Parts: sequence; C-alpha cells; structure tokens
Amino acid sequence: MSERFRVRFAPSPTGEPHVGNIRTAIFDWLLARQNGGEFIVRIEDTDRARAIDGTTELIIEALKWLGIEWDEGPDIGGRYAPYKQSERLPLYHKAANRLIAEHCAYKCYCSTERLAAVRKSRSKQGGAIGYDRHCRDISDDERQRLELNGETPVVRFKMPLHGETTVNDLIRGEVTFDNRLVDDFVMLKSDGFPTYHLAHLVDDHEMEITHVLRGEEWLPSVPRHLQLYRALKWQPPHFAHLPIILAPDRSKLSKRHGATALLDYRQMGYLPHTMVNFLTLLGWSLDDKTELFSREALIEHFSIERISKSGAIFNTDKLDWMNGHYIREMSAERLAEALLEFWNAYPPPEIPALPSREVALQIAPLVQERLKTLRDAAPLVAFLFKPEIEYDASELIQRRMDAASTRRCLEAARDQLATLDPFEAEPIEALLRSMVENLDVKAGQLFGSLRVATTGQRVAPPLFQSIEALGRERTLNLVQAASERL
RNA sequence: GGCGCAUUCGUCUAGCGGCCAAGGACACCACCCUCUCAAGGUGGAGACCACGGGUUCGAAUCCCGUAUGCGCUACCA
Repeated sequence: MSERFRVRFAPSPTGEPHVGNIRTAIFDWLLARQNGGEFIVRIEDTDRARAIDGTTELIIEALKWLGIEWDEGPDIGGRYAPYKQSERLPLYHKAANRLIAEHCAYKCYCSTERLAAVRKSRSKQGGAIGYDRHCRDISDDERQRLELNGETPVVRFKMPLHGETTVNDLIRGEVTFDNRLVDDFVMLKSDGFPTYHLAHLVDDHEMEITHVLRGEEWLPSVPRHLQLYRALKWQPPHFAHLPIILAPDRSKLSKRHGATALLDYRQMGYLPHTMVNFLTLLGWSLDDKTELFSREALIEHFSIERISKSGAIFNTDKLDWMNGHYIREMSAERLAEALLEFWNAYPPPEIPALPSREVALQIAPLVQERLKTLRDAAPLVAFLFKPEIEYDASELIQRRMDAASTRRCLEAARDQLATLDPFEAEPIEALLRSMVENLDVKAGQLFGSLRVATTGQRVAPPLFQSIEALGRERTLNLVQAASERL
C-alpha cells in the first residue's frame, strides 16, 4: 500500500516571505506533487504582537508568482477549514483543557517578573532549565486563591521529569534528548492564544498532516512536540528538519546582507522558475552533475533522502548565471512578453513609456544573450528611446584613426544607408562590410565609430540589429550629427 | 554556561569502505570565436576531504575525542 502525503506550509504573517521560508514551501509542494498528495497552506497567526497586516497576502502572492499551487488554504478553503490559526482557537482550548483534566498540563500564575528572576538566577548555575515548575505542584487551595486574585494564567505542559525522547528525523536520523533538560513550556498564553507548540500540533493532527518539513531551528523543540503527541495519544507525523540558508559570512541570512524577501527577486528581474530551481538546489541535489531542472523534472526527482544536512550560503553569482541561462533559453516572443510585463510592473527610467509588442519583439533578440536579469535590459536599449544621445566626440575616433578619416567613414556610411533597401540587419551588414574594403579601414574601426554615433556608447548590442531597430531616419540623423561634430 | 546539529575547492555540491593522488557547477584566469559587450568552445588554477586518535588488508566514507560554526535555551515563530 502506498503512503499518504499531506504536506503543509505554515508561515507566520510577521513580515515579507523570505527565501528560507519559501524554500521550505517549495520542498513541501514538491513532496506533495511527487506523491500525488495534498499541499496545504496554513497561516500561523498566533502572535498578535508581531503580526503585520498584509503579509498573508504577500505570502500568497509569492507562491503564486512561483507557480506553486495549493490544494487547501486560507483563500480557497478546504475540507479542514479554517486555515488560519486565529480562527481555530476553540480547537486549541479543547486540547489544553483535556490535558489539564488528564493532569498532563497545568495553569501557571507566575508573573513575568518572577519568571525573569528565576531564569536569571538559574542561568548562573548553568545548565538548569529556565522555569522552576513553581506552579506544577501547588495545592488546590493555593490555586483557588490565585484564581480569585484575578491573575490570568498561562497553561504549561508537564514534561516528564526523567527519561529520554528520541526522534527519527528523515534527514538527520535518530536524535535523542534528555527530558530533564526541557522546560514545562507554555502551550496557551494568557491572552488565550496558543503558542506555536500547541497550535501547529493540534492543526497537523486535525488536518491529518503526514510530513512536517521545517527549519533546523525547530529540532531542539521536537521532544516537546513528541511528548505532547504522547500525552494526547495522537500519532506524530514524520519530521524532516531542513538545513538553514546562510549569508556569505556564514551568519543567518538577514536584511543587511541584501535581498532576503522572495518578492524582491521578482523586482530585481529574476524569473520565477530560476528561483524555484535555485532554491531547490540550495540544500538538495540529485547527482554530481545535474543542476538545471524543469519543474516536472524537479517533481519527478526530488527526494527527502537527498536533502543535505549542512547550511548553504545563498550565492548570488550562481543565481545570476542560472537566470541568464533561463533567459537565453526562452523564445524571443516569450522574452518580449516577460520584458513588457516586467517594465509594466516596474517602469525603468530609461524607457519613457511602455513600448509596443512589436518594439519589444525587436528588442528581445538584441539583449537576450546579454541579460542576467530582466532589469539589465532597459539600460542596454536606452539609446532607442532617447530623443538625443550624448557622448564625447572623441569617442567616435577609433584606434589609428583621426578626425578626418572618421568623418569620411561616417559620411560614406550615411550616403550608402540613405538608399539601402530593405533597411534590415542583414543588408545593412553586407553593405557596411563591403564599405570596409572600399574605405580601406578595419571592420572594428568603421563599426566602432558607427556604434558611438548611433548609440552614444562604446558598449552596445550588435550594431546591425541596433541600426535596424533605430530605423533609417533616426540613423541617418545620428550619423549626420556625428560627422558634423568632427 | 547547558543541550542539539553541522564540518569535501572561494561558493553550491558528488562521494554512503577499495572505481578518489577526490568528480561537476558558479566565480576566477588564459586561449579560440568575434563589429564592442555578451553568449559559446577549449584549457588552467583551485580541497593534504576541520584536527587528533582508533576500527580495517584498505577510510573523505565507520567509531571516539577536540576545535570551529550555527541553532535552541521567550506568554516569538
């Protein structure tokens, strides 16, 4: 019989989704799709203080941009709705009450001041856990008195006082923890909201989640979760703790290292598939040579067994290469479309108005081989949109040339181009190449001068196509203007 | 401090006891191609497999210790 796969991505709406989170989502999705299972999105909004409005929408937008589709989620509902923890409070209370009734949990009335003091004195002793279990064994009378006092309690879980808890992590194998070193952690906060430990566990159970993929930072709290499952007499899911994504200096990736928000990469001109491919490779590999995967190939080949154990640095050089590769792989039509879409969303200063489809189609092949990102395109073709171009006249004069000979070349080119028909790259090239012989100059000399004359730049897209894109009238005017400056 | 995880070229990685005096990719360098820039092609440099002990006929691969890095140690996730 085949195993069931229900995998969930459970982000907190506390900021823009970052690349680490999204990589987890990609792994979740890959696993679900590969096994014909379900991919579920669940919003873990139990921390009211840290919640930021609008971030749930950003998470959804990020997943949509990447083309990751989910089967159940806050926006589309599903059999286990709702998919927002703030709307599932009764479920958590029910579990907490049950645990209290079964003496597996207790109310704690300690003030934050007392907790801080206990923590401080205990940390000096070294090794001791942070909470002294003060309220674990208080008498019923005392409990009643505190209750009457109006103290709003939290609910803590009674960790076993001895023994060990072992998890069989899908990536790291067996990991064992000493129960004595684990606190009686808070399950329910005094505001009535659950902590992550209770909430995610109740939901994973209720939603019949089979595989939990999450960041490595959760590994130390697994004994809490496993003990909670035991107390609730629920079957725990499979766990896989993913390696974290690092900054170039090996510290945790954060804003000061540059872009960490997934959607920033859209704005920087990366293709969604580049992100999916690249992020998947950050922590997973198929073999010793394959790096470029279509989404179908990713779904086919992905496996938890081949996820690596150690953290990986987010290397933008390789990201750039991969993006360039995928841009080059597109048809001219698709690139043109992508460019238009990108320029429409993020209008570049170099281009006064969104070009027509026709113009975009003309631009695409001009820049395709030269792009690392979509953002690189506009500066390369800026000359096409400038009413007049600026450059230092000396730039026109190529090596071993002088003003007079350069001027002769430009005038000859202008005269010839004036009558050329059709005014297209191929005949333009044929014409200019034949001129090279007649004028007794090097190809680089003539072309170099013309490049500066027509684009104002020493570095530009291929000359003949550029001239075609410029059109006869503008080209003639530009070349005329150039020769007059000499 | 305690607990846990990790450790192969600058970076991402292959390697699950002999095929490894360690393979691929990005970045870097050189050459070729070439109208500039790219792209592409070819080649090069780059890892005593963190260190020290074992186990074994044989270890990057297994075990132990040390070091380093990272994570956790909240009424945050």
